[in-house]
Amino acid sequence: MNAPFRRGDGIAAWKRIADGLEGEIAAGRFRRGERLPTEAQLAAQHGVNRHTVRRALSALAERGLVRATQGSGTFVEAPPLRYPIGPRTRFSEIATAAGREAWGRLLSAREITADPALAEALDLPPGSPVLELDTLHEADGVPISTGLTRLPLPRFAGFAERYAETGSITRAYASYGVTDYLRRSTRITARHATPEETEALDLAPGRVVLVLDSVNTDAQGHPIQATHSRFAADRVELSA
Amino acid sequence: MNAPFRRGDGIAAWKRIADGLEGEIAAGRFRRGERLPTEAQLAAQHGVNRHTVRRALSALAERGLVRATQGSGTFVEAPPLRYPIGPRTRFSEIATAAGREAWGRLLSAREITADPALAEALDLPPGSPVLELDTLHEADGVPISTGLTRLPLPRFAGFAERYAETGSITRAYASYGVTDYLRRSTRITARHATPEETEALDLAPGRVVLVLDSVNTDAQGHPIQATHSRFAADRVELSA
DNA sequence: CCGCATTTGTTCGTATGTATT
DNA sequence: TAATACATACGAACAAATGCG
Repeated sequence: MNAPFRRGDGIAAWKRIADGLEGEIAAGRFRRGERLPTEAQLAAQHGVNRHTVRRALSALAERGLVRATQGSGTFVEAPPLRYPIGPRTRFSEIATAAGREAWGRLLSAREITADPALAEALDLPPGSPVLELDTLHEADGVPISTGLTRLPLPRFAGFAERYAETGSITRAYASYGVTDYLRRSTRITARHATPEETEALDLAPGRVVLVLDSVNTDAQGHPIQATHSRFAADRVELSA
Repeated sequence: MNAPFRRGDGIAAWKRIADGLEGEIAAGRFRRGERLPTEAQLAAQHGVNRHTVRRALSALAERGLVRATQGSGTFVEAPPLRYPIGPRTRFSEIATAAGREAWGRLLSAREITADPALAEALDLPPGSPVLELDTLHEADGVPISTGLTRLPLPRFAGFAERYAETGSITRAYASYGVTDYLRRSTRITARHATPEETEALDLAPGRVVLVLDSVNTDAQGHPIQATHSRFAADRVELSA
């Protein structure tokens, strides 16, 4: 089928195989969720060793195009490009983006114990109980960001329920008497999306997320939340 | 030195080696730019095959912690450098505060005519002459960002020469009587590096850049520059 | 400038572990 | 339980880039 591999011809065999598979996926030859031929089959087809096929598949897996499942097979992950490139959603305030606005959907909530870094951020003793909320934020039906919001627990017990009721972090805080809050710090980084983030934000494979870590305090300067927000970088534009 | 590897003991050998190396890097056992032991040496140290070491190193390289160069070795990449941004921050001040040597290097300069977007940003009529500077910023010899700085031209004629002389945008502005400037706007996005940026910033292929577009004004509120900065995302951490 | 040793990159072959079907 | 399919690991060989004498 393919020209036999010859060693040292400029382009690595695994790279050619990876490019070929990517092209076939892009061309619709394999659809989302479909199982690729087994490593052994691909190796035979291309006349290479199974290791070479694995190198190619791992390159695709790294970018989120496929996912290998032990014992089962290697499956196409690439979702259709549901969200065409458009104007980016603009956030006028980083603090807004970091979680003090009234938008967002609560995915799950759990009680955890603060690791040293989180404890320091929230001015708590290490090991203190903390409420952790998973949230998803959308604009016009398009996922924009996922948030991990952590609140000191004795103080904000039941926050998840009030958030779910009011649908607003601001109103939920108000029910605890917190009517104003200040940003203590914001750190901004960027990196590739993890598989979980790719899933949650419905991203195309290999995309970039903007990461905001911020700590907000009440008017008295006591930390009331530490948030870890990840934005789909090609859908947003932060304004400082 | 290390406990001998035993197959099938729960955690893959390559993962343990990767975690160990990551810990050593984090602990400062290896410094930025330092060469790691060769693959053969690491294999011998851990009592594993060279492939197993390569698997570990590739996991670290994927995350930008190390970079392998054929024929040369595997080197530790720069740890994140905090880079605060705020209403009045300049590169040299920040880097000085961080205890790092800062300097911008002028790569090239040219005169262009402002497109509508740029003209609006600088409060100029479209088609106005604008001076465009390509700059590279480093800390401790490591490229941190590349900048595209555009200045309104009748006002700042000869800026490139003064910048080259002083090595500082701040001092160059001072020579035009601009001793203070304010940030009018900052937009933050992130994406994959272009080949040009990969080259300029000496990045490994496929890395991410943080993009800052900002407009600065003088004390009277007149725009004095519109900059388009691209930071190596895994070498910086912006603080707002 | 050449040649050589060093070091990483690619590929094959083989064996075995482990999860899924 | 057995067959299938991916995961991990070892060993060998050669290719390609770097750096030094």
